[in-house]
Amino acid sequence: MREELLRRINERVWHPGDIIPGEADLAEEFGCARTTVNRALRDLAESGLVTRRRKAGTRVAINPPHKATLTIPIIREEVEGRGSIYSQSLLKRDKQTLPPHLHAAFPVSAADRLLYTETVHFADDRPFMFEERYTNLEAVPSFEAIAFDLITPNEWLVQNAPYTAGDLTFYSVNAGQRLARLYEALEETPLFVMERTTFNGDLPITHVRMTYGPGYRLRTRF
Amino acid sequence: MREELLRRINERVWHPGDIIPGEADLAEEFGCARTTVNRALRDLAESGLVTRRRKAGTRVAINPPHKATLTIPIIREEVEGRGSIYSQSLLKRDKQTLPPHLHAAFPVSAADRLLYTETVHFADDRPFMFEERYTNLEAVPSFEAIAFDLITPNEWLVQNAPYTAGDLTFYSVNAGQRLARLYEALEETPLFVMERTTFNGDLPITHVRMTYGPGYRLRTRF
DNA sequence: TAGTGGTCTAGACCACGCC
DNA sequence: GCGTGGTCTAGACCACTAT
Repeated sequence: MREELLRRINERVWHPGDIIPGEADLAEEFGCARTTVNRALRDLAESGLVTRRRKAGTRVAINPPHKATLTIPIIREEVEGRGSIYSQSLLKRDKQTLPPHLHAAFPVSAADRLLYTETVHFADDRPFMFEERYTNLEAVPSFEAIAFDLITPNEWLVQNAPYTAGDLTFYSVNAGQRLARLYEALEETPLFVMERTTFNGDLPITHVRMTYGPGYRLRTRF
Repeated sequence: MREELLRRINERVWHPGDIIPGEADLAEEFGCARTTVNRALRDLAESGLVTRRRKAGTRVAINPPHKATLTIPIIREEVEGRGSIYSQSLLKRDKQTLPPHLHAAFPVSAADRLLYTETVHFADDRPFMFEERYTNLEAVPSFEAIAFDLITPNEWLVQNAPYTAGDLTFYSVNAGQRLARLYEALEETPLFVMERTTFNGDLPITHVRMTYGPGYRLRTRF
């Protein structure tokens, strides 16, 4: 059913931009229940191949957007998934105010108490990723009392601080003095950065910048 | 219904790792049909909050993976979405064999004919992205006859070469001599790279490396 | 083998939004 | 207004897999 619909789209039986028959018609044609057609079309809409509007009907997408689902792994699992031994080291931990350049990305009020943590993550004792994190203690009070020798800030938060929304940004930086030393690389080495901010409703939970070691690639299939 | 299930997960009525009641039980408790429960739980599973296995039941995910849906825009739309004027320039177009370093990423047989295209994409006449593309003419014969003055290789392919699967990679590079000149930046400038390979079944369609200008950030919400 | 989720049917009511 | 998709019900059979 869903496969036949897919075939008609891919083999251009229905062209991009075309309106396709309504659910009731398709159900009759395929000799199945409308619920089944609805499910199939809803799935196709979710993957972006068709767009649906009440009363206007279902259309084959003109530019099927390249949608890809990124699964951001827990660092430990990412490292262990490569067959390496994971370890981590907490470099710094103190209360700080939010640096001005993060005001837009992490909208905590000035009065909020923030815990800043700096962690290096290792794969087989070689630095793999450098993490700088601001966590909103107003949102997660018990975070302050956690010792991060057994569990990482990331894992603790994932398991204890539910979020409802978030924001991901990827970009590129030079290593700079400090990270060059950490990764034993040149200061000009290009590094891959992922920034994540999570919210519970409107409440900012945590903002983290993860700067990966030289040569890191983020991959996904679609 | 789905919201109540979400609440129980977020507010730790059900803890991570817990097994939650079966669909039949929940349907009875909520006084609704099992289909409805199934739909809600299926959605939660898709977003990664619960994991489901036949006979084993449904469990609250221990480490709810950060899943994010990346929508890779058409370049023209990305540029115009920023309020800039889009233009492009085809720098190069010839038949080439696949460079060795791409053999793994783009598995065409040596005999296959490839068209190589090099395009610069501009926003308000300033270089925005540099695109290097290998396209498998065995898979898309008519690609060879297209003039890319009105439509970009990317847009033509999206509209005319259906794909069923693909592969996305993100990483970071230094500009190097050539791109430094293009972007009027230093050679050490870190640039953001996105590589995409698409397939129709097992048939490789196209491989493209997109190197964005300095300061580019890829963003998504979840 | 038995219990669980996966999927289907046939029918219904409703909300949205073109016309 | 009315046609469309969105969602629900009550019931059924099936596929997988833990035990």
